[in-house]
Amino acid sequence: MCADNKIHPRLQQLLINDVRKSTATAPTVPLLNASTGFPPESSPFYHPGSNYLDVRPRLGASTSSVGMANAPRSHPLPNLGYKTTRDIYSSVTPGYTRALDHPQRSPPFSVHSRRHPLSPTPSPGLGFTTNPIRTMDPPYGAKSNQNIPPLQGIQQHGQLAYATGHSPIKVEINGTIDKGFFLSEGEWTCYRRNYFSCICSYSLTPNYPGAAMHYTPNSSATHYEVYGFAMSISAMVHESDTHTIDLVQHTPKRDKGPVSRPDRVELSPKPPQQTPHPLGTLYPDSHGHSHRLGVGPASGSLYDGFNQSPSGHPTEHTFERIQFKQATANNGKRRAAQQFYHLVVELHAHVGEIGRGVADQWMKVAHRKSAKMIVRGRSPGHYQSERRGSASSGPGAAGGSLSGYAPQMQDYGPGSSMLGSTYSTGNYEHRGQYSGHNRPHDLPMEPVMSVEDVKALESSKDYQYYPTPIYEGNDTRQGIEMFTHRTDPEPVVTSMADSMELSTSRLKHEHDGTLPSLFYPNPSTAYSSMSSGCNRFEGKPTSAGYYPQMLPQST
DNA sequence: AGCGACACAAAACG
DNA sequence: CCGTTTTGTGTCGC
Repeated sequence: MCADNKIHPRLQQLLINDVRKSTATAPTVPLLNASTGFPPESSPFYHPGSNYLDVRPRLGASTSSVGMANAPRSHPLPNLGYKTTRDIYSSVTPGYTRALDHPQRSPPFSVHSRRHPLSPTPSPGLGFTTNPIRTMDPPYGAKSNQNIPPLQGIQQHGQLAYATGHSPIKVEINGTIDKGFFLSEGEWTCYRRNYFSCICSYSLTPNYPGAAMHYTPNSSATHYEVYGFAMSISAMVHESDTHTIDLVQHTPKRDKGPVSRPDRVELSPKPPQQTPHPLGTLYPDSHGHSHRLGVGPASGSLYDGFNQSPSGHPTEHTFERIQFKQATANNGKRRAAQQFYHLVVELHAHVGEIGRGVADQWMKVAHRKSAKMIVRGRSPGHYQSERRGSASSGPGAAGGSLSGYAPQMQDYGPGSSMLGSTYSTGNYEHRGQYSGHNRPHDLPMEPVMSVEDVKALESSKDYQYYPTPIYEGNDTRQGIEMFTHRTDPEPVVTSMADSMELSTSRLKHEHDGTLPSLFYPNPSTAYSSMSSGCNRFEGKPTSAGYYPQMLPQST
Protein backbone atom coordinates (compact mmCIF):
# COMPACT_ATOMS: atom_id res chain seq x y z
CA MET A 1 0.00 0.00 0.00
CA CYS A 2 0.43 3.03 0.13
CA ALA A 3 2.37 3.68 2.21
CA ASP A 4 4.47 6.02 2.04
CA ASN A 5 4.59 8.79 4.06
CA LYS A 6 7.48 9.76 2.39
CA ILE A 7 7.19 12.29 0.00
CA HIS A 8 8.78 12.23 -3.19
CA PRO A 9 11.93 13.97 -3.24
CA ARG A 10 10.69 16.22 -5.70
CA LEU A 11 7.80 17.11 -3.77
CA GLN A 12 9.76 17.83 -0.88
CA GLN A 13 11.63 20.30 -2.64
CA LEU A 14 8.71 21.85 -4.00
CA LEU A 15 6.92 22.15 -0.90
CA ILE A 16 8.85 24.67 0.53
CA ASN A 17 8.90 26.86 -2.25
CA ASP A 18 5.48 27.69 -2.32
CA VAL A 19 5.00 28.92 0.73
CA ARG A 20 5.06 32.26 -0.04
CA LYS A 21 2.92 33.54 2.31
CA SER A 22 2.27 30.95 4.40
CA THR A 23 4.73 30.91 6.73
CA ALA A 24 4.17 27.72 7.74
CA THR A 25 6.52 26.35 5.67
CA ALA A 26 9.14 26.32 7.82
CA PRO A 27 10.38 23.26 8.72
CA THR A 28 7.72 22.19 10.38
CA VAL A 29 8.82 19.87 12.38
CA PRO A 30 6.88 19.48 15.08
CA LEU A 31 7.64 16.27 15.59
CA LEU A 32 10.16 15.71 17.63
CA ASN A 33 10.07 15.48 21.07
CA ALA A 34 8.51 13.07 22.88
CA SER A 35 5.63 14.41 23.50
CA THR A 36 3.43 14.33 25.91
CA GLY A 37 5.36 14.52 28.72
CA PHE A 38 6.65 11.25 28.41
CA PRO A 39 10.14 10.77 29.17
CA PRO A 40 11.43 10.77 25.94
CA GLU A 41 14.71 11.89 26.09
CA SER A 42 15.64 9.86 28.82
CA SER A 43 14.44 6.88 27.28
CA PRO A 44 16.81 4.82 25.53
CA PHE A 45 14.60 4.72 22.69
CA TYR A 46 14.09 8.24 22.35
CA HIS A 47 14.99 9.69 19.15
CA PRO A 48 15.29 13.15 18.69
CA GLY A 49 13.62 13.28 15.57
CA SER A 50 11.31 10.98 14.25
CA ASN A 51 11.88 9.88 10.98
CA TYR A 52 8.83 10.49 9.64
CA LEU A 53 9.10 13.91 10.31
CA ASP A 54 12.22 14.31 8.78
CA VAL A 55 11.06 12.84 5.85
CA ARG A 56 8.76 15.38 5.02
CA PRO A 57 9.48 17.48 2.38
CA ARG A 58 9.95 20.63 3.59
CA LEU A 59 12.52 22.16 1.96
CA GLY A 60 13.32 22.14 -1.21
CA ALA A 61 14.03 24.21 -3.54
CA SER A 62 12.84 23.95 -6.52
CA THR A 63 10.29 25.38 -7.86
CA SER A 64 8.71 24.27 -9.95
CA SER A 65 6.64 23.31 -11.36
CA VAL A 66 4.35 24.61 -12.61
CA GLY A 67 2.88 24.43 -15.22
CA MET A 68 3.96 23.02 -17.73
CA ALA A 69 2.78 23.61 -20.80
CA ASN A 70 -0.19 25.10 -20.84
CA ALA A 71 -2.20 25.38 -23.49
CA PRO A 72 -3.98 28.32 -23.66
CA ARG A 73 -7.31 27.49 -23.07
CA SER A 74 -9.28 27.57 -25.97
CA HIS A 75 -11.98 29.49 -24.90
CA PRO A 76 -12.96 31.02 -21.94
CA LEU A 77 -15.82 29.59 -20.53
CA PRO A 78 -18.02 31.39 -18.58
CA ASN A 79 -19.46 29.45 -16.03
CA LEU A 80 -22.78 30.37 -15.71
CA GLY A 81 -23.59 28.61 -12.83
CA TYR A 82 -20.99 29.79 -10.74
CA LYS A 83 -22.20 32.76 -9.54
CA THR A 84 -25.41 31.81 -8.82
CA THR A 85 -24.58 29.08 -6.88
CA ARG A 86 -21.88 30.70 -5.22
CA ASP A 87 -23.77 33.49 -4.32
CA ILE A 88 -26.19 31.48 -2.77
CA TYR A 89 -23.87 29.65 -0.77
CA SER A 90 -21.92 32.47 -0.06
CA SER A 91 -24.33 33.64 2.13
CA VAL A 92 -23.01 31.36 4.30
CA THR A 93 -21.79 32.84 7.14
CA PRO A 94 -19.62 35.13 5.72
CA GLY A 95 -19.38 37.37 8.39
CA TYR A 96 -19.16 35.01 10.98
CA THR A 97 -16.77 33.07 9.49
CA ARG A 98 -14.36 35.53 9.28
CA ALA A 99 -14.60 36.75 12.52
CA LEU A 100 -14.12 33.53 13.84
CA ASP A 101 -11.58 32.49 11.65
CA HIS A 102 -9.48 34.95 12.20
CA PRO A 103 -6.39 34.34 10.93
CA GLN A 104 -6.47 32.96 7.88
CA ARG A 105 -8.66 31.90 5.49
CA SER A 106 -8.16 28.57 5.49
CA PRO A 107 -8.91 27.87 8.77
CA PRO A 108 -10.55 24.88 8.84
CA PHE A 109 -13.77 25.79 9.71
CA SER A 110 -14.32 28.90 8.39
CA VAL A 111 -13.38 28.13 5.30
CA HIS A 112 -16.13 26.93 3.90
CA SER A 113 -17.18 30.03 3.65
CA ARG A 114 -15.49 30.67 0.73
CA ARG A 115 -16.96 29.33 -2.06
CA HIS A 116 -19.43 26.98 -2.17
CA PRO A 117 -20.30 26.99 -5.52
CA LEU A 118 -21.92 24.33 -6.97
CA SER A 119 -20.81 21.71 -5.14
CA PRO A 120 -22.36 21.45 -2.06
CA THR A 121 -19.34 20.77 -0.83
CA PRO A 122 -18.12 23.57 0.52
CA SER A 123 -20.13 23.37 3.03
CA PRO A 124 -22.41 25.64 2.58
CA GLY A 125 -22.95 26.75 5.39
CA LEU A 126 -21.06 25.31 7.35
CA GLY A 127 -20.26 27.79 8.99
CA PHE A 128 -18.60 25.92 10.92
CA THR A 129 -17.64 28.12 12.95
CA THR A 130 -19.98 29.52 14.48
CA ASN A 131 -22.91 30.76 13.50
CA PRO A 132 -24.12 33.00 15.72
CA ILE A 133 -27.08 31.24 15.80
CA ARG A 134 -25.77 28.04 16.24
CA THR A 135 -23.45 28.95 18.52
CA MET A 136 -25.95 28.93 20.86
CA ASP A 137 -26.84 25.67 20.68
CA PRO A 138 -25.48 24.25 23.15
CA PRO A 139 -25.10 21.46 24.69
CA TYR A 140 -22.87 19.91 22.72
CA GLY A 141 -22.53 22.40 20.52
CA ALA A 142 -22.16 21.05 17.70
CA LYS A 143 -24.33 20.71 15.57
CA SER A 144 -24.59 19.91 12.74
CA ASN A 145 -23.18 19.48 10.29
CA GLN A 146 -24.70 18.45 7.49
CA ASN A 147 -21.76 18.51 5.64
CA ILE A 148 -19.69 16.67 7.97
CA PRO A 149 -19.51 13.01 7.43
CA PRO A 150 -19.66 11.20 10.71
CA LEU A 151 -17.08 8.86 11.97
CA GLN A 152 -17.73 5.39 13.03
CA GLY A 153 -16.68 4.02 16.35
CA ILE A 154 -13.14 3.71 17.39
CA GLN A 155 -11.25 0.54 16.84
CA GLN A 156 -8.41 -0.11 19.13
CA HIS A 157 -5.49 -2.18 18.19
CA GLY A 158 -4.14 -2.57 21.65
CA GLN A 159 -4.37 -1.26 25.15
CA LEU A 160 -2.68 1.69 26.73
CA ALA A 161 -1.97 1.74 30.40
CA TYR A 162 0.03 3.79 32.83
CA ALA A 163 3.12 2.12 33.89
CA THR A 164 2.35 2.74 37.42
CA GLY A 165 -0.34 0.55 38.52
CA HIS A 166 -1.04 -0.58 35.08
CA SER A 167 -4.16 1.37 35.11
CA PRO A 168 -5.80 1.21 31.74
CA ILE A 169 -6.28 4.26 29.65
CA LYS A 170 -9.29 4.88 27.56
CA VAL A 171 -8.60 6.35 24.21
CA GLU A 172 -10.86 8.61 22.29
CA ILE A 173 -10.27 9.80 18.79
CA ASN A 174 -11.97 12.89 17.59
CA GLY A 175 -12.15 13.87 14.03
CA THR A 176 -14.17 16.29 12.01
CA ILE A 177 -14.16 16.06 8.31
CA ASP A 178 -14.60 19.52 7.28
CA LYS A 179 -15.59 20.96 4.04
CA GLY A 180 -16.04 19.33 0.82
CA PHE A 181 -18.67 16.80 1.60
CA PHE A 182 -22.37 16.77 1.09
CA LEU A 183 -25.03 14.16 0.97
CA SER A 184 -26.21 13.06 -2.38
CA GLU A 185 -28.87 10.55 -2.44
CA GLY A 186 -28.10 9.66 1.01
CA GLU A 187 -24.47 9.05 0.45
CA TRP A 188 -21.64 11.16 1.63
CA THR A 189 -20.08 12.57 -1.45
CA CYS A 190 -17.27 14.86 -2.41
CA TYR A 191 -15.32 15.75 -5.50
CA ARG A 192 -11.89 14.50 -5.89
CA ARG A 193 -10.69 17.84 -6.98
CA ASN A 194 -12.06 19.73 -4.08
CA TYR A 195 -10.36 20.16 -0.82
CA PHE A 196 -11.58 18.85 2.44
CA SER A 197 -9.95 19.08 5.77
CA CYS A 198 -9.93 16.88 8.80
CA ILE A 199 -9.51 18.15 12.31
CA CYS A 200 -8.03 15.51 14.52
CA SER A 201 -7.43 15.17 18.21
CA TYR A 202 -7.51 12.41 20.76
CA SER A 203 -7.87 12.17 24.45
CA LEU A 204 -6.82 9.76 27.11
CA THR A 205 -8.78 9.00 30.19
CA PRO A 206 -7.48 9.37 32.69
CA ASN A 207 -4.88 11.71 31.49
CA TYR A 208 -1.81 12.19 33.57
CA PRO A 209 0.59 14.20 31.61
CA GLY A 210 4.04 13.11 32.06
CA ALA A 211 3.19 9.79 33.49
CA ALA A 212 4.89 6.88 31.90
CA MET A 213 2.66 4.62 29.92
CA HIS A 214 2.94 1.58 27.87
CA TYR A 215 1.08 0.06 25.02
CA THR A 216 0.16 -3.54 24.65
CA PRO A 217 -1.03 -4.52 21.26
CA ASN A 218 -3.89 -6.81 21.06
CA SER A 219 -2.76 -10.22 20.72
CA SER A 220 0.44 -9.54 22.35
CA ALA A 221 1.66 -9.49 25.81
CA THR A 222 4.51 -7.26 25.06
CA HIS A 223 4.46 -3.83 26.55
CA TYR A 224 5.99 -1.01 24.70
CA GLU A 225 6.91 2.16 26.34
CA VAL A 226 5.09 5.04 24.86
CA TYR A 227 6.89 8.25 24.32
CA GLY A 228 4.30 10.16 22.53
CA PHE A 229 1.48 9.99 20.09
CA ALA A 230 0.78 11.11 16.62
CA MET A 231 -2.27 11.17 14.43
CA SER A 232 -2.66 10.72 10.76
CA ILE A 233 -5.36 10.31 8.21
CA SER A 234 -5.63 7.84 5.42
CA ALA A 235 -8.33 6.42 3.24
CA MET A 236 -9.39 2.99 2.26
CA VAL A 237 -11.92 1.28 0.16
CA HIS A 238 -15.12 0.38 1.84
CA GLU A 239 -15.20 -3.20 2.82
CA SER A 240 -11.68 -3.76 1.94
CA ASP A 241 -9.16 -3.46 4.57
CA THR A 242 -6.33 -3.89 2.36
CA HIS A 243 -7.13 -1.41 -0.28
CA THR A 244 -5.92 1.91 0.72
CA ILE A 245 -6.40 5.05 -1.20
CA ASP A 246 -3.84 7.73 -1.26
CA LEU A 247 -4.64 11.11 0.05
CA VAL A 248 -2.83 14.12 -1.23
CA GLN A 249 -2.25 17.46 0.34
CA HIS A 250 -1.66 20.64 -1.55
CA THR A 251 -0.22 23.92 -0.58
CA PRO A 252 -2.19 27.00 -1.18
CA LYS A 253 -0.59 27.17 -4.44
CA ARG A 254 -2.27 24.16 -5.46
CA ASP A 255 -1.02 22.97 -8.73
CA LYS A 256 1.89 25.18 -8.67
CA GLY A 257 3.05 23.91 -5.44
CA PRO A 258 4.15 20.56 -4.35
CA VAL A 259 1.78 17.88 -3.49
CA SER A 260 2.43 15.52 -0.68
CA ARG A 261 0.77 12.88 1.31
CA PRO A 262 -0.57 14.04 4.64
CA ASP A 263 1.87 13.25 7.32
CA ARG A 264 1.60 11.76 10.68
CA VAL A 265 1.57 14.60 13.16
CA GLU A 266 2.58 14.40 16.74
CA LEU A 267 -0.02 15.56 19.14
CA SER A 268 -0.56 15.65 22.82
CA PRO A 269 -3.80 14.40 24.21
CA LYS A 270 -6.61 16.74 24.62
CA PRO A 271 -8.28 16.71 27.93
CA PRO A 272 -11.30 14.63 27.55
CA GLN A 273 -13.72 16.90 28.96
CA GLN A 274 -12.22 19.86 27.60
CA THR A 275 -14.55 21.93 25.83
CA PRO A 276 -13.72 22.24 22.39
CA HIS A 277 -12.92 25.50 21.23
CA PRO A 278 -15.49 26.72 19.01
CA LEU A 279 -13.17 27.82 16.58
CA GLY A 280 -11.10 25.01 16.79
CA THR A 281 -7.93 25.36 15.27
CA LEU A 282 -8.69 28.50 13.88
CA TYR A 283 -6.94 30.36 16.39
CA PRO A 284 -3.41 30.79 16.15
CA ASP A 285 -1.56 28.71 18.36
CA SER A 286 0.60 29.81 20.91
CA HIS A 287 3.29 30.19 18.58
CA GLY A 288 1.40 32.63 16.82
CA HIS A 289 1.06 30.68 13.85
CA SER A 290 -2.06 30.98 12.38
CA HIS A 291 -3.12 28.02 11.08
CA ARG A 292 -3.29 28.33 7.64
CA LEU A 293 -1.94 25.39 7.19
CA GLY A 294 -1.70 23.69 4.60
CA VAL A 295 0.63 25.33 3.42
CA GLY A 296 3.18 23.56 4.38
CA PRO A 297 4.01 20.74 3.12
CA ALA A 298 2.51 18.15 4.23
CA SER A 299 0.87 18.45 6.99
CA GLY A 300 1.39 20.89 8.35
CA SER A 301 2.01 21.78 10.74
CA LEU A 302 2.62 21.39 13.74
CA TYR A 303 1.35 24.29 14.78
CA ASP A 304 -1.97 23.40 14.53
CA GLY A 305 -3.40 22.90 17.70
CA PHE A 306 -3.87 25.74 19.62
CA ASN A 307 -3.79 24.09 22.80
CA GLN A 308 -0.49 22.93 23.44
CA SER A 309 0.34 20.50 25.93
CA PRO A 310 3.14 20.75 28.22
CA SER A 311 5.10 18.66 26.00
CA GLY A 312 4.83 21.22 23.44
CA HIS A 313 2.75 19.44 20.98
CA PRO A 314 -0.55 20.78 19.99
CA THR A 315 -3.54 18.83 21.02
CA GLU A 316 -5.23 19.06 17.73
CA HIS A 317 -4.25 19.16 14.15
CA THR A 318 -6.10 20.07 11.02
CA PHE A 319 -5.11 18.37 7.87
CA GLU A 320 -6.05 20.85 5.27
CA ARG A 321 -6.31 20.92 1.58
CA ILE A 322 -6.62 17.23 1.43
CA GLN A 323 -7.91 15.44 -1.60
CA PHE A 324 -8.42 11.84 -2.48
CA LYS A 325 -5.94 10.80 -5.01
CA GLN A 326 -8.50 8.94 -6.93
CA ALA A 327 -12.23 8.82 -7.29
CA THR A 328 -14.43 5.94 -6.34
CA ALA A 329 -15.35 3.63 -9.15
CA ASN A 330 -18.59 3.74 -10.92
CA ASN A 331 -19.61 7.14 -9.97
CA GLY A 332 -22.45 8.21 -11.88
CA LYS A 333 -23.62 4.93 -12.91
CA ARG A 334 -26.63 4.34 -11.12
CA ARG A 335 -26.87 0.79 -11.73
CA ALA A 336 -23.39 -0.26 -11.39
CA ALA A 337 -22.16 -1.00 -8.02
CA GLN A 338 -20.88 2.11 -6.46
CA GLN A 339 -17.57 1.94 -4.75
CA PHE A 340 -17.10 3.74 -1.47
CA TYR A 341 -14.17 4.93 0.50
CA HIS A 342 -13.63 5.62 4.13
CA LEU A 343 -11.48 8.32 5.51
CA VAL A 344 -9.58 6.94 8.48
CA VAL A 345 -8.33 8.92 11.44
CA GLU A 346 -5.52 7.09 13.14
CA LEU A 347 -3.73 7.40 16.42
CA HIS A 348 -0.21 6.07 16.69
CA ALA A 349 1.99 5.62 19.70
CA HIS A 350 5.63 6.35 19.53
CA VAL A 351 7.27 3.43 21.07
CA GLY A 352 10.69 4.54 20.35
CA GLU A 353 13.34 3.04 18.50
CA ILE A 354 13.96 -0.11 19.76
CA GLY A 355 17.18 -0.95 19.23
CA ARG A 356 19.18 0.88 17.25
CA GLY A 357 18.92 1.87 14.13
CA VAL A 358 15.69 1.87 13.10
CA ALA A 359 14.20 4.98 13.39
CA ASP A 360 11.23 5.62 15.35
CA GLN A 361 8.83 2.97 15.92
CA TRP A 362 5.25 3.73 15.78
CA MET A 363 2.39 1.46 16.49
CA LYS A 364 -1.14 2.12 15.62
CA VAL A 365 -3.16 2.33 18.74
CA ALA A 366 -6.57 2.98 17.33
CA HIS A 367 -8.38 4.39 14.37
CA ARG A 368 -11.78 5.64 13.43
CA LYS A 369 -13.26 5.30 10.01
CA SER A 370 -15.63 7.76 8.56
CA ALA A 371 -18.96 6.84 7.12
CA LYS A 372 -18.47 5.42 3.69
CA MET A 373 -18.22 8.02 1.03
CA ILE A 374 -18.26 8.54 -2.68
CA VAL A 375 -15.53 10.51 -4.32
CA ARG A 376 -16.52 11.87 -7.65
CA GLY A 377 -13.88 12.33 -10.18
CA ARG A 378 -15.71 14.46 -12.60
CA SER A 379 -16.83 17.97 -12.44
CA PRO A 380 -19.89 18.85 -10.58
CA GLY A 381 -21.45 19.72 -13.78
CA HIS A 382 -21.71 16.14 -14.61
CA TYR A 383 -23.79 15.51 -11.67
CA GLN A 384 -25.89 18.45 -11.73
CA SER A 385 -28.98 16.75 -11.97
CA GLU A 386 -28.55 15.10 -8.81
CA ARG A 387 -26.21 17.11 -7.05
CA ARG A 388 -26.34 18.47 -4.04
CA GLY A 389 -27.92 16.29 -3.34
CA SER A 390 -29.16 15.29 -1.13
CA ALA A 391 -28.79 17.94 0.25
CA SER A 392 -30.06 20.02 -1.80
CA SER A 393 -29.61 18.73 -4.50
CA GLY A 394 -31.91 18.58 -6.59
CA PRO A 395 -31.29 19.35 -9.72
CA GLY A 396 -29.38 21.94 -9.81
CA ALA A 397 -29.01 22.47 -6.67
CA ALA A 398 -31.48 24.29 -6.73
CA GLY A 399 -31.58 27.35 -5.49
CA GLY A 400 -34.05 26.74 -3.07
CA SER A 401 -32.24 24.34 -1.42
CA LEU A 402 -29.55 26.48 -1.20
CA SER A 403 -31.14 28.28 1.24
CA GLY A 404 -31.10 25.30 3.06
CA TYR A 405 -27.59 25.30 3.03
CA ALA A 406 -27.62 28.39 4.47
CA PRO A 407 -25.31 29.29 6.87
CA GLN A 408 -26.71 27.95 9.70
CA MET A 409 -26.59 24.58 8.85
CA GLN A 410 -23.35 23.90 9.52
CA ASP A 411 -21.91 25.19 12.26
CA TYR A 412 -19.94 23.49 14.42
CA GLY A 413 -20.65 23.80 17.70
CA PRO A 414 -18.06 24.40 19.77
CA GLY A 415 -17.24 21.14 20.19
CA SER A 416 -17.80 19.92 17.11
CA SER A 417 -14.74 20.32 15.81
CA MET A 418 -12.92 19.48 18.55
CA LEU A 419 -14.35 17.34 20.87
CA GLY A 420 -16.61 15.19 20.11
CA SER A 421 -19.48 16.69 20.63
CA THR A 422 -20.45 17.44 17.51
CA TYR A 423 -23.39 16.24 16.17
CA SER A 424 -25.67 17.61 14.10
CA THR A 425 -28.56 19.08 14.97
CA GLY A 426 -30.40 18.64 12.35
CA ASN A 427 -30.27 20.90 9.97
CA TYR A 428 -30.81 19.23 7.05
CA GLU A 429 -33.31 21.21 5.94
CA HIS A 430 -33.35 20.86 2.56
CA ARG A 431 -32.22 17.69 2.39
CA GLY A 432 -35.26 16.35 1.57
CA GLN A 433 -35.28 12.94 2.27
CA TYR A 434 -32.96 13.10 4.90
CA SER A 435 -34.06 16.03 6.28
CA GLY A 436 -36.70 14.53 7.75
CA HIS A 437 -36.21 15.19 11.08
CA ASN A 438 -33.79 17.10 12.54
CA ARG A 439 -32.34 15.49 15.13
CA PRO A 440 -32.89 16.74 18.37
CA HIS A 441 -30.03 17.49 20.26
CA ASP A 442 -30.23 14.41 21.89
CA LEU A 443 -28.73 12.55 19.32
CA PRO A 444 -26.70 9.95 20.51
CA MET A 445 -23.30 10.74 20.30
CA GLU A 446 -22.12 7.50 19.51
CA PRO A 447 -21.73 6.75 16.10
CA VAL A 448 -23.83 4.25 14.78
CA MET A 449 -22.73 1.66 12.56
CA SER A 450 -24.47 -0.54 10.28
CA VAL A 451 -24.18 -4.11 10.40
CA GLU A 452 -22.20 -4.06 7.42
CA ASP A 453 -19.84 -1.76 8.77
CA VAL A 454 -19.45 -3.72 11.73
CA LYS A 455 -18.63 -6.63 9.79
CA ALA A 456 -16.27 -4.78 7.84
CA LEU A 457 -14.63 -3.55 10.81
CA GLU A 458 -14.35 -6.81 12.29
CA SER A 459 -12.84 -8.20 9.38
CA SER A 460 -10.47 -5.54 9.00
CA LYS A 461 -7.09 -6.53 9.36
CA ASP A 462 -4.38 -4.66 8.24
CA TYR A 463 -3.66 -1.29 7.92
CA GLN A 464 -0.41 -0.43 6.87
CA TYR A 465 -0.38 2.94 5.95
CA TYR A 466 3.02 3.86 6.60
CA PRO A 467 6.05 2.60 5.25
CA THR A 468 7.72 3.58 8.22
CA PRO A 469 7.73 1.30 10.90
CA ILE A 470 4.54 1.26 12.49
CA TYR A 471 3.28 -1.55 14.31
CA GLU A 472 -0.07 -2.54 14.35
CA GLY A 473 -1.60 -3.43 17.35
CA ASN A 474 -1.93 -6.87 16.50
CA ASP A 475 1.34 -7.75 15.77
CA THR A 476 2.84 -6.28 18.38
CA ARG A 477 4.22 -9.13 19.65
CA GLN A 478 6.32 -9.46 16.95
CA GLY A 479 7.90 -6.60 17.89
CA ILE A 480 9.44 -4.34 15.80
CA GLU A 481 10.19 -6.47 13.08
CA MET A 482 6.78 -6.64 12.20
CA PHE A 483 6.34 -3.40 10.93
CA THR A 484 5.23 -4.40 7.88
CA HIS A 485 2.97 -6.92 8.30
CA ARG A 486 0.06 -6.82 10.08
CA THR A 487 -1.18 -9.68 11.14
CA ASP A 488 -4.31 -10.88 11.70
CA PRO A 489 -7.21 -9.13 11.92
CA GLU A 490 -7.54 -7.77 15.00
CA PRO A 491 -10.39 -8.64 16.70
CA VAL A 492 -12.43 -5.89 16.41
CA VAL A 493 -13.88 -5.34 19.45
CA THR A 494 -17.34 -5.16 19.60
CA SER A 495 -18.99 -5.57 22.73
CA MET A 496 -22.49 -6.44 23.15
CA ALA A 497 -23.11 -3.25 24.62
CA ASP A 498 -21.75 -1.67 21.69
CA SER A 499 -23.88 -3.53 19.49
CA MET A 500 -26.84 -2.53 21.24
CA GLU A 501 -25.94 0.94 21.15
CA LEU A 502 -25.33 0.74 17.66
CA SER A 503 -28.51 -0.55 16.79
CA THR A 504 -30.20 1.91 18.78
CA SER A 505 -28.40 4.72 17.59
CA ARG A 506 -28.70 3.62 14.23
CA LEU A 507 -32.26 3.89 14.31
CA LYS A 508 -32.12 7.22 15.58
CA HIS A 509 -29.76 8.49 13.15
CA GLU A 510 -30.73 6.86 10.19
CA HIS A 511 -32.77 9.29 8.67
CA ASP A 512 -31.47 12.27 9.90
CA GLY A 513 -29.34 13.57 7.66
CA THR A 514 -27.72 14.74 10.37
CA LEU A 515 -24.73 13.46 11.28
CA PRO A 516 -23.89 12.24 14.37
CA SER A 517 -21.05 13.71 15.61
CA LEU A 518 -17.91 12.17 15.39
CA PHE A 519 -16.87 12.54 18.74
CA TYR A 520 -17.82 11.11 21.84
CA PRO A 521 -18.86 13.50 24.27
CA ASN A 522 -17.34 12.03 27.11
CA PRO A 523 -14.92 9.47 27.74
CA SER A 524 -17.10 7.04 29.16
CA THR A 525 -19.18 7.04 26.25
CA ALA A 526 -16.41 6.73 24.11
CA TYR A 527 -15.12 3.95 25.85
CA SER A 528 -18.02 1.89 25.61
CA SER A 529 -18.65 2.43 22.17
CA MET A 530 -15.34 2.04 21.15
CA SER A 531 -15.14 -0.68 19.13
CA SER A 532 -17.34 -0.61 16.60
CA GLY A 533 -19.85 1.74 16.41
CA CYS A 534 -20.40 3.27 13.43
CA ASN A 535 -22.76 4.68 11.56
CA ARG A 536 -23.45 5.33 8.36
CA PHE A 537 -25.87 7.57 7.50
CA GLU A 538 -26.13 6.60 4.16
CA GLY A 539 -29.29 6.03 2.74
CA LYS A 540 -28.56 2.91 1.11
CA PRO A 541 -29.23 -0.06 3.00
CA THR A 542 -26.31 -1.92 2.25
CA SER A 543 -23.24 -1.82 0.53
CA ALA A 544 -23.80 -4.93 -1.09
CA GLY A 545 -22.93 -4.86 -4.55
CA TYR A 546 -20.35 -2.38 -4.15
CA TYR A 547 -17.07 -3.07 -5.37
CA PRO A 548 -15.00 -2.69 -2.53
CA GLN A 549 -11.94 -3.67 -4.00
CA MET A 550 -12.15 -2.37 -7.30
CA LEU A 551 -10.05 0.49 -6.98
CA PRO A 552 -6.62 0.23 -7.40
CA GLN A 553 -5.50 1.17 -4.33
CA SER A 554 -2.77 2.95 -3.92
CA THR A 555 -0.27 0.95 -3.00
C1' DA B 1 -15.17 7.46 -16.97
C1' DG B 2 -11.33 9.31 -14.66
C1' DC B 3 -7.22 12.11 -14.49
C1' DG B 4 -3.88 15.88 -14.98
C1' DA B 5 -3.30 20.37 -16.44
C1' DC B 6 -4.75 24.89 -17.49
C1' DA B 7 -7.63 28.61 -16.82
C1' DC B 8 -11.49 31.48 -15.25
C1' DA B 9 -13.88 33.55 -11.77
C1' DA B 10 -15.76 34.29 -7.30
C1' DA B 11 -15.09 34.42 -2.41
C1' DA B 12 -12.15 35.54 1.28
C1' DC B 13 -8.72 38.47 2.92
C1' DG B 14 -6.18 42.38 3.83
C1' DC C 1 -13.16 50.05 -3.00
C1' DC C 2 -9.36 47.50 -4.62
C1' DG C 3 -5.55 44.23 -5.08
C1' DT C 4 -4.11 39.61 -3.74
C1' DT C 5 -4.79 35.02 -2.45
C1' DT C 6 -7.25 30.86 -2.37
C1' DT C 7 -10.13 27.56 -4.22
C1' DG C 8 -14.23 25.59 -6.89
C1' DT C 9 -14.80 23.98 -11.17
C1' DG C 10 -15.25 24.18 -16.50
C1' DT C 11 -12.70 22.46 -20.23
C1' DC C 12 -9.31 20.15 -22.96
C1' DG C 13 -6.76 16.27 -24.21
C1' DC C 14 -5.31 11.81 -23.12
